[in-house]
Amino acid sequence: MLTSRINHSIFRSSLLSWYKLHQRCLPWRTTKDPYKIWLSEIILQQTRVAQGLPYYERFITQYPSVTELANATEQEVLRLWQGLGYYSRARNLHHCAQTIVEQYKGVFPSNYRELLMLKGIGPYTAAAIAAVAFKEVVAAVDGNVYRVLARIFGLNYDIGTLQGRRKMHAFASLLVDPIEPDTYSQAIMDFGALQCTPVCSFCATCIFKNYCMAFYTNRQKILPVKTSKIKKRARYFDYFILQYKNLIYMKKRTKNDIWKGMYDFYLLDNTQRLLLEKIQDPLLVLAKRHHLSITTLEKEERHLLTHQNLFVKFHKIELTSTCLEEANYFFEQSALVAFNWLEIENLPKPILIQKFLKKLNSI
DNA sequence: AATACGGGGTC
DNA sequence: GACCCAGTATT
Repeated sequence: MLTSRINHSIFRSSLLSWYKLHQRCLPWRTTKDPYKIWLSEIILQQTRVAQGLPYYERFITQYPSVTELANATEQEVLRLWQGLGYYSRARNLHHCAQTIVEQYKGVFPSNYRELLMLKGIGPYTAAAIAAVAFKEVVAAVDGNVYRVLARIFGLNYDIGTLQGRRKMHAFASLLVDPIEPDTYSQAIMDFGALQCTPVCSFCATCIFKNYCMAFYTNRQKILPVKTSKIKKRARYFDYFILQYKNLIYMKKRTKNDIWKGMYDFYLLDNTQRLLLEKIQDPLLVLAKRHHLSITTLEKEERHLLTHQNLFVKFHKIELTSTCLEEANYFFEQSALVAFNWLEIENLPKPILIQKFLKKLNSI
């Protein structure tokens, strides 16, 4: 591997100088409160700053300290997280807050090793909190860092593999500034976010232009190396909006599937698009017996996730009072619960459902 | 060692 | 359409 000969201390000092001029002003940067730093790190996992920022503000307003967060219900936390995705982060955030309050008397552990043991805190986040809040000399290695190091130092380790990430991490650890690990970790991430961006457009103005191996060999586009292919599966959803007067039946998703902990409607989930007439289902039997009409709303809609393409149809069924008397067993079996509009607004819902309800309400 | 987990932005 | 984003937990 052809690697850069820029030495470590020059890299550090150049990076820190760059940071002093170009750093982003972010609300979790003006504090050493581990709660705020932790919250920001969880929110920003696989999430852009621009998307996470308003959520951070809302969380800090709603839950100024870990105590308030721990005292909230999981449902409230999920509702505030709604729209941000990867909802296990919110569930783990809440769980972790309760651990901090119950087992650590509300005081965050102050080192990498202990932070790593907490729910939702992995190697990156533990290092980030330890470095930023407690000045521990550890490398917080995220997607930005992989990219910056791979390019400047010409590292072609495959970050799609565990081995490659390990090599990268070992390299990153050697670079951490022993005096200012806090500033350093933020500097290298800002550098990745602002200067050494995925689609590298700013090489012309880069302070490392004369040292960067990727620039020297014109490999900005292929570094970092990442050989991972995600498999996508298709799912065909038929959602049924069961309505009785001003009530709508919804259910909490409890399985280890997408949107765990969030609410949606009665769902038929198939691997291909089936006609409703061909589907055997208790709800459809019930509807037929009571001559309830099923109104299919609009066209099939697609909702794209990282590992799944969802093809979704919404159907509406207006329930009658006679039907309702017979349907109790069905509702129980399906864990369906009736909510009014105000209650629904306060339920955590996948963005697909939230958008649909907004349309339904405006009709 | 792979795979699943969201939603939005960008080219 | 493909890739990426201050990754982690699970299998």
